[in-house]
Amino acid sequence: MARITLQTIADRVGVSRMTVSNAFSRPDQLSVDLRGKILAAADQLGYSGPDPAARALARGSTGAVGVLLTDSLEHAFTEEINARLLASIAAELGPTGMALTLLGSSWRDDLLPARDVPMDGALIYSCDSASTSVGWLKKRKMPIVFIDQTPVKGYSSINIDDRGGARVATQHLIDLGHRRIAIVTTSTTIPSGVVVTGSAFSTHPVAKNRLLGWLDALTSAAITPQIVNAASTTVESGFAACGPLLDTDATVRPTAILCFCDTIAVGVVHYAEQAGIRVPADLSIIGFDDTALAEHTRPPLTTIRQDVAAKGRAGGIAIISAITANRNGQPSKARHLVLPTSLVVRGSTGPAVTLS
Amino acid sequence: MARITLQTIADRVGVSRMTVSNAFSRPDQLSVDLRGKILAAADQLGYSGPDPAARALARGSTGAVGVLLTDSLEHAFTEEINARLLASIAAELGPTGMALTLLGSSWRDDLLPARDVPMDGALIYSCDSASTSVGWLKKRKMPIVFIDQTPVKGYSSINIDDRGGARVATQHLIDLGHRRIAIVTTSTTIPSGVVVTGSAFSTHPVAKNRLLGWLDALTSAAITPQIVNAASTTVESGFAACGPLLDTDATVRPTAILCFCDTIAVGVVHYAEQAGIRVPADLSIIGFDDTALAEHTRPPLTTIRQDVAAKGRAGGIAIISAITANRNGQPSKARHLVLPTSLVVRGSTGPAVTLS
DNA sequence: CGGGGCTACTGTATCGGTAAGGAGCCTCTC
DNA sequence: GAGAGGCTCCTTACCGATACAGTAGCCCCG
Repeated sequence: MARITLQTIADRVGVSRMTVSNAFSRPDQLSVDLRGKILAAADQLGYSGPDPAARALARGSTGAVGVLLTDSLEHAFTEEINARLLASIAAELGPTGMALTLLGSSWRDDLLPARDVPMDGALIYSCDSASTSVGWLKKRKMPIVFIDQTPVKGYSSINIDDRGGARVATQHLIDLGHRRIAIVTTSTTIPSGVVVTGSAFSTHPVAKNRLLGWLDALTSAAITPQIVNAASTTVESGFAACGPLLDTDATVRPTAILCFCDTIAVGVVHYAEQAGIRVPADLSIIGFDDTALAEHTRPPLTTIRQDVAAKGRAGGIAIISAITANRNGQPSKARHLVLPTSLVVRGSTGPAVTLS
Repeated sequence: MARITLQTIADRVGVSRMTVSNAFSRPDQLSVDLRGKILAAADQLGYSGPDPAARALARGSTGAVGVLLTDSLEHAFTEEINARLLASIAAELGPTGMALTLLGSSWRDDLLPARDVPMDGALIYSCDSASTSVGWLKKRKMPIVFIDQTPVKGYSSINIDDRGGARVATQHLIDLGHRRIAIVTTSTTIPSGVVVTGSAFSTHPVAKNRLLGWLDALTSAAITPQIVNAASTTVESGFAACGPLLDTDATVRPTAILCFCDTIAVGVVHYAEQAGIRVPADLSIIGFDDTALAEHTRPPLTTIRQDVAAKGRAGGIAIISAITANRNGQPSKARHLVLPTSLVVRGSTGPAVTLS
């Protein structure tokens, strides 16, 4: 049985194919009677509705919005921050009836989602701006919104005030009297676990800006931090990374540690715990992001809050408006949004008690 | 500036359009030299690669797999069970380079994802089988795999042994000496909060099978349960729903409660706590699913474990093989998989102590 | 009775590619 | 030196729809 197309139905009813198309897509273009007859015939023939691929080609829109993610797709669901972001993007997209397509960066059988999957626009979230996928997406000249990435001219972007937040976190520690302050961050430029005194910049804007923020406040206070690199943003790598910092004499050991994110901070808390270092009496620890974890850790984590939901919402709104504008011919103007961050003081930070 | 297509490049280089197409899609079909020239010209003209929509139409495949979800997309991320399932589906899809498209059921501006978004196949997860979206998906004659749904002839399906698990949970309580056993489930057929003595079937297979399983064991033991309905599967609705059961005299009150899922169970635990009912001394509570929550609740929840990751993996494998088969012409044979469940005894259940 | 303005439908030209088979030419083999 | 066979590249024929610009018939009006 050959495939059923508009033409099949047109022949059956004895009208032109265009009229059948209109019956489905623009009901106001034909009489109710005829439309009824056409729909009935279609139904009877088992027609599955206008073919989405063909329609996408002819109309130039597919009804799907892509989200490009760093690495493997599963992290979209397993990491709280990502999940929360995507949830609020999804919530924003919901009412428009658009689907959300998760784009990985895998590459197999010459199938690269960012290049090969049809979509109307894309959000690029926390990706390497120099990656192949980002390159293709830009080449495709589709509406794009960057989230947590260095803003690119001509495209809207949503960021949070990472630098300011990091500054405030650091100032909090300084105000508590801390002078020996260390940093556990994550980056690609220095090997995991190495203690560096001085700065080490990551290519990733979030890591870079947080580091800049920490250093802003530290250098103002004439403090030179020790910096170690965690292999990833997991509790385990936080645990593993801070060893070199904490396995030292109490007279030298940092009295406070700034962490790239809450998960790493929790790892540091665990490490301190098993090393017999009391938090916050002996060691203050401060996280970043304010995930659910922060609140439930013992002691609850002092951290920098970012409004992930707002970020997602803003991203959703931005991409929708960009797509709409694009559809109507005119280029939407790029807007660069930076959302505020704020200090949340809980139980993991306290006054510095320096042994003399 | 007009859009750049294969033809633009073909004219520029002085070859046929087909040759340009081959340069991109089938490199073995032309000489290396010519291919180099074509690619260079394409690059110079700013060609963005073969248009995905056009390619999808011509080739009949898009590189995206859809997942149809019950209600709003955001629950895909916010509910742990869903997130875990999708994560493992995503992990399975990752290596194939296919994108994962989340399909909502929203309907706006005549845009219905299940009908209008191009994709190569779809997973249908925990949806109402009678819904419009499921209908369209089936009509489209694409490969489909059902997860947590009543198996449909001709399509592969993945389920867990809900009924068996529920039976085991119930037997556990009976073995502990409980006789006054109640159920907090969720369903669409009875109003929220009403206590029913007898059975009330939901249309949703999961809810239906769990209920059947509970009743299997209860009726064998000649126990008639009280059943209440929670409005949704949240802690709050679990809390709200069990009131009518627990605000009764200790001589009549159930000594054990079977819950539809862990979140509801946690709500019941909370309610008991604030009502001064000790768990498990006065009341045994048993959940379902074994989410992270179960382990961290105080007391930790006895529950029925299901292997969500395995479910996702199986779903991923099934849809990939169905798509591959479909692409190669032959219909894949439908397989129906039922994954086992198992009892995890923790601290929320204990021996029945009936006041006499 | 001629023409403006509707409504209802049709014809033609794309949309941007891919598949499959064919033709020209060069090399190899006996 | 002629046929076989392999490279390359081209021709033809879709894939399944939509956009836009008609055209025909009808009603209404002066």
